[in-house]
Amino acid sequence: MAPHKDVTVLSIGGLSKRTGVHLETVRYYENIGIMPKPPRSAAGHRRYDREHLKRLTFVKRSRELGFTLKEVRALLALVDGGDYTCAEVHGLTLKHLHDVRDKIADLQRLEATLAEISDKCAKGTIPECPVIESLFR
Amino acid sequence: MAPHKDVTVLSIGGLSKRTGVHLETVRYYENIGIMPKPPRSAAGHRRYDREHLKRLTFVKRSRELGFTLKEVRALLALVDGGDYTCAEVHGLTLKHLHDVRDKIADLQRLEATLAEISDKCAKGTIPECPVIESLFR
DNA sequence: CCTACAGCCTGTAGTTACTACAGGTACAAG
DNA sequence: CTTGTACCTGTAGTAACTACAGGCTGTAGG
Repeated sequence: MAPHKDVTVLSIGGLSKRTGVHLETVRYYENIGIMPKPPRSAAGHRRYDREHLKRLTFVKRSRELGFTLKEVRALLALVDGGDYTCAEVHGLTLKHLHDVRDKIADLQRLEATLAEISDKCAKGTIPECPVIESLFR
Repeated sequence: MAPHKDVTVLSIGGLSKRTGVHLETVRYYENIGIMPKPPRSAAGHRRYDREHLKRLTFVKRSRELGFTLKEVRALLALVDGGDYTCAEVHGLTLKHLHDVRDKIADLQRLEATLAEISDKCAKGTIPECPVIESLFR
């Protein structure tokens, strides 16, 4: 049989496509130490394997869930150490959940205020605008 | 009667205290053209008046309501022009309200996912953590 | 009048999490 | 062999500030 392309080896473009992470971002993650420096081809091109794919997927999913890179680092440290306890991970998640809930509450207060201000508006053409008035107070 | 301190003239520190805006931020707003360059004392210190106070209050309130500086600029342009219509202001407010509602919806989806993931956790000490598992997918 | 010390000045760098070049090399297909 | 795409490094830009560094000023106490 003829040798065929090794699907376990990915270029940065391939990795980017599979994870949906911009390739500039992949390099960025490497620079700041979130992704490891991968081996290079003779020409200096980055060569990724399944472990990289797994790790980047993890990072992406965490970011989508709103974890900051600092928090992602903490999660990765636990994973990398291999000695994490479920309780530790659960703690980080709960803290984050709490932050998200706080932010939602903030935004809902904002929403109420904006809706209220906006409702006062007669939608007319007079320059005496209740919205502007509210902003000056 | 003896002359007394003119309360309508404020130092940058006074303006900062009255508005609750950091004085570095006041200077920043001046640099980027959101606040005008105020007159200076003989020694080169900034001298603010009631108009400045009013404007900075407007900016602060707008920022608190989550308007971006770009949006604040647009609002200020309308105010400065003096020829704004209530409809224009109303439009900007509604657009912003819409953005806020979108963000709330996003965060609520996030909240649900995080709560779900977090609930799966047995809070034990086993390394096989359902949270981590979820993040790898 | 002198000395602290708070307050002000400018200008630059750091923060977060990327994104977007500029300027150049490498590789694969037609 | 040429053309086009993918890759390389390194730097600058984005939002909205915040935090210095290094130096002058204004004022209140002694």
